[in-house]
Amino acid sequence: MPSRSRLAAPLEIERPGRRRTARTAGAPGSATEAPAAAPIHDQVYDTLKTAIVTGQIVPGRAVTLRGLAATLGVSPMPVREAIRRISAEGGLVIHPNRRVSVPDMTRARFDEVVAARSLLEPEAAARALPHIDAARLARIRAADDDIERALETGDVEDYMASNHRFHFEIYGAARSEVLVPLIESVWLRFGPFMRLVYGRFGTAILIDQHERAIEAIAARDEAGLRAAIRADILDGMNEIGAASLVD
Amino acid sequence: MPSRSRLAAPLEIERPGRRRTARTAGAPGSATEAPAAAPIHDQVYDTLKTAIVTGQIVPGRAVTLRGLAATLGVSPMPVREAIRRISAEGGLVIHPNRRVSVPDMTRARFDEVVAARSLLEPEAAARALPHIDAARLARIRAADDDIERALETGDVEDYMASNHRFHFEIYGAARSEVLVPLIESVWLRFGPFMRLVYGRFGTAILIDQHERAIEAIAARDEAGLRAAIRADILDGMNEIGAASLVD
DNA sequence: CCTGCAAAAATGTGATCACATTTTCGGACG
DNA sequence: CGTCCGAAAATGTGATCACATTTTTGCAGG
Repeated sequence: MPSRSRLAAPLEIERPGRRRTARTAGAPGSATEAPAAAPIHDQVYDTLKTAIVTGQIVPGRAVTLRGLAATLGVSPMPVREAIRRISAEGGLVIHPNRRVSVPDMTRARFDEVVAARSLLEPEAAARALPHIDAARLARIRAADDDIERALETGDVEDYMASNHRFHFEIYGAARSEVLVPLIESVWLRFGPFMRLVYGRFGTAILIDQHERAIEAIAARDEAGLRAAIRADILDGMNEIGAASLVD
Repeated sequence: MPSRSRLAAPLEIERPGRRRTARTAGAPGSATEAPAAAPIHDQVYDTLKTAIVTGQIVPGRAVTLRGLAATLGVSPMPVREAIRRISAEGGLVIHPNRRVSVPDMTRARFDEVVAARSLLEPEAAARALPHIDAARLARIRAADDDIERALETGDVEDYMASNHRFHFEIYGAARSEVLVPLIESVWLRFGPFMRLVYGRFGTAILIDQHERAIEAIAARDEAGLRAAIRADILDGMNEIGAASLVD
């Protein structure tokens, strides 16, 4: 085990040509599809969130403003906003010392995560089902294939990314503005923990329950999809929780 | 000229003594019970969140950094952090113009809110039930009494505050770190809308379903509590939605 | 070898400034 | 009287500085 390693990955931020310059010409119609250069704090947010969800940041290890800013090559300001945002989503905790870190998992919190997932995700899947077209189903299958491959090779990081893609490719079929953000928030909370567990025990304990879900989607079987998602969550999570959480 | 950014309420921020001066003398003793002065951005967060949840800010009306800062008597900086935080929780939306406002309700979003509430809140109540002691039950009853009184007088603001207190006094019995924050996020999303509806139709359409919940708590009847909470949500929300949302 | 403890470094917070964009306003033109 | 357009005001974003507090370090004394 890598003893208390720092960031597992470089954690770099994409900063393509500043692009702040823009249109002065007042071309009226021309349907100005504003490229709307993403603010730096948004990019930091994305980078940091990905790092958390894929378990690149060790729970408990402090995340410092200036440290992150230096790593990403930006000023502390956008980092501050990104951290505040992710904290609100549950991906980081701010201790009474005002120190920031990825929260570590407890038995109680794990139970709540399982409960929230098994409540929200089948519902989101059921609501998304009518909006899953052929192209999306193909992407879902592709994600599942990636999962299978990652399970064979034992690539934890790849597995987690593909698993995330599989689930949210389903839930995102209907433009959800409430359920999916809530689910995203839950994933943000258990992502680091999953990574930790997989790193310790390997992905061998995982059973791929996704085939049932894919079949249910193809058959437009809402109840079947609900059951498949629920089974996937409960199987995976309970096995993980039992294997690693003592209380 | 405060004619423009006029908020329904003063929206003042509590700023007790906390002057920047403070301890220059190194006098270590004096038992400094670190009150851990709350950061300004936290106070702004509380103030703003309350304002949103009680419907003091009109959906669609832009919330500006400098405007809020001036109203609260602070610099734009802590306001920025508070806004970022509340946006992450769904209480504000940041438009592509980067303008910030309270999101207005749509039929689709309302359906999702109802779904999320009826999934999460009965579960949170059931989990909290074993931890509800006599003192808390008394507070719950008191909140219900306040609701009754508010319904009689037609005081919308009081009703909303008491209703919020009633629900979260229940859910908060067990220190929940996942479900309750999620529920809070959902309330943040429909609070302004409720206020709007009540303001238009009055609180007459409300039926108090809380008596069932209180009885179930007293009887330690988990299934009964789940059903009561669910009925409360569905009755109230569906009536409101039917009365005001056309699509 | 450990324990205090003061100095030094680091951290979060808040304010202010600069700047590009967006919005608003006022007047000229059709 | 309505429509456009340019100037002026306002807004969000990012950087930098100041400061109180926390954490770490270094070194003395037991």
